Amino acid sequence: MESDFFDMVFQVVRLIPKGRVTSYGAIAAYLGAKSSSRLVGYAMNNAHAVKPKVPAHRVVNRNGVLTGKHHFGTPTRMQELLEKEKIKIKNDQVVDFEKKFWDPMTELAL
DNA sequence: GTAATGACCTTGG
DNA sequence: ACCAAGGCCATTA
Repeated sequence: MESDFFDMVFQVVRLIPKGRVTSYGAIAAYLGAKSSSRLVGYAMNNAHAVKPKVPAHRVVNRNGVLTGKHHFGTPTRMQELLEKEKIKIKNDQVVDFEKKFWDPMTELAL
């Protein structure tokens, strides 16, 4: 019953390589709905409700801040997962975010 | 059907 | 440079 937008977001997020992160705006822009950046975050709300599960922990805001870490059940779950991906987190913020940033538009180059 | 909310981003003061 | 407000689209109440 999920809208196509949700599915598209899940697809892109699932394509995020290990040890990489992206932003909601980037996904929204890739889908051609840069104005609907909020919907991307909203879609992540259902990320745990779809199959297979979507690595929403690899998705952060434009500042590289783990804004949705509170939605993982535990406020430290997202950071733990990111650290597992060799991604360093400093003050709820991704270190070298620009280097770890994975842009679907550039990588997938649709 | 109307109103409010949201894991955001952009622009104005 | 910093702080505040608006916009955008879908879901939920």
